[in-house]
Amino acid sequence: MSPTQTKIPSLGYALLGLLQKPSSGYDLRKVFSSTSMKTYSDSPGAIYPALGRLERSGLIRGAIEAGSGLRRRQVFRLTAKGLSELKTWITRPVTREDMVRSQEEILLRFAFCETAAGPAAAVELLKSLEAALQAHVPALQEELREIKTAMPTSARLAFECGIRGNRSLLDWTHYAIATYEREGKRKGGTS
Amino acid sequence: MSPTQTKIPSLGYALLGLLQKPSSGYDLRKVFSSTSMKTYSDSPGAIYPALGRLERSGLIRGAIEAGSGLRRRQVFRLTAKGLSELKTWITRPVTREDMVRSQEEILLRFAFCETAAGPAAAVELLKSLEAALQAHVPALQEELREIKTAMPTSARLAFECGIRGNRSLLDWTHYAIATYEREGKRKGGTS
DNA sequence: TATGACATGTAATCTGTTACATGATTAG
DNA sequence: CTAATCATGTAACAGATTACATGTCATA
Repeated sequence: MSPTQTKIPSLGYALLGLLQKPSSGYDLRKVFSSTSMKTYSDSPGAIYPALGRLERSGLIRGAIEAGSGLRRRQVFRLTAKGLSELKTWITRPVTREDMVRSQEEILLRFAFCETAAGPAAAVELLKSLEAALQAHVPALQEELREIKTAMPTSARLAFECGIRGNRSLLDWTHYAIATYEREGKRKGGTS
Repeated sequence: MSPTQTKIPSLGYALLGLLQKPSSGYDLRKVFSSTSMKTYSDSPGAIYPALGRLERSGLIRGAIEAGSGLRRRQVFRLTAKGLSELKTWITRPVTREDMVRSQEEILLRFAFCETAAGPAAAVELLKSLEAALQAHVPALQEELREIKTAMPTSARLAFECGIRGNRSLLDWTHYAIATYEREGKRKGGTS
């Protein structure tokens, strides 16, 4: 029924998020190659086809810039549909599946959240992540207790590293929520 | 010259590491689906072809088990070449590239390190990781200072989360190195 | 003997990687 | 004028995902 194509891969969402600020393919490549978002490939063979798919799905629209110079530079913008798709992706609750297989992606969703869905949604997302972690960390500790015997030291330490990472993430959610609360107070209290 | 095929993807190395203990494809799938190694797919369409490639490259060898039952269960084992390839992958120094695009993989290398290359190599790898982090963390902080203005709160917080994660990883390297030192003392001191 | 877990595989499709190709603009 | 950078793309290939297909073994 809805002509929305099957499924958007992680790179597609990363592009949608970045396209909240209109950009060319080349701009996006530079973001991936120069900033910390290096998990994504900056190769043209990945980005241009991905942009083409998003455009065919009606999530973005490209316009050739006929500005000062005559270069064929194409700037893409989110469509209403694209923004809606982005919001849906960002604001869906954090599952434990998400935790295990794509922590990166959760952070990306959060990074984009404020401009795409507002500060309230950002706090919402943080609380969802906090809840997922509060279930996940003890489960990991339990798993460690069960299998630690007959495991080489390095494997056990690697597992512990994962637990520490998740605990550190949990601490961060508290810090982040507190930051938003301070911000809200500053805005709400002094006006 | 050497008929070693082009390049082994991450899944291939994960399989090599697990095959330090001889296992069937089904066993390996269960590891991916039941334990914390869920980053890798447990689908047969990924694992069986990957095992086939490794076998064709001479890194593993499968033998159909003709044990008690008559089931066609094929158990794979590392060959000498496979073990050597695994060791090379594990013990190569940690670069900042590794840090940015595949922290997961570094931990996996470490987890396999002790059985594949011994405790000394494990400490070596930890120190290499420690050095990489000691360069990486300040660089991230610098990057944050440069771009924090004109960044929405959620994006800044997400970036800070990355920094915290790396700091937590650095703390862990110290803990892990200390653990090995204690272990070494216990072995070396009382005999 | 029928059900479910064990065990292995294949085919279609999609995505990403690598490498190449093209052309415009700017700096020396 | 030549090299480097900007900017966009394509083609060949490798790998993963999804869904399907097959057959064995144990047990209720």
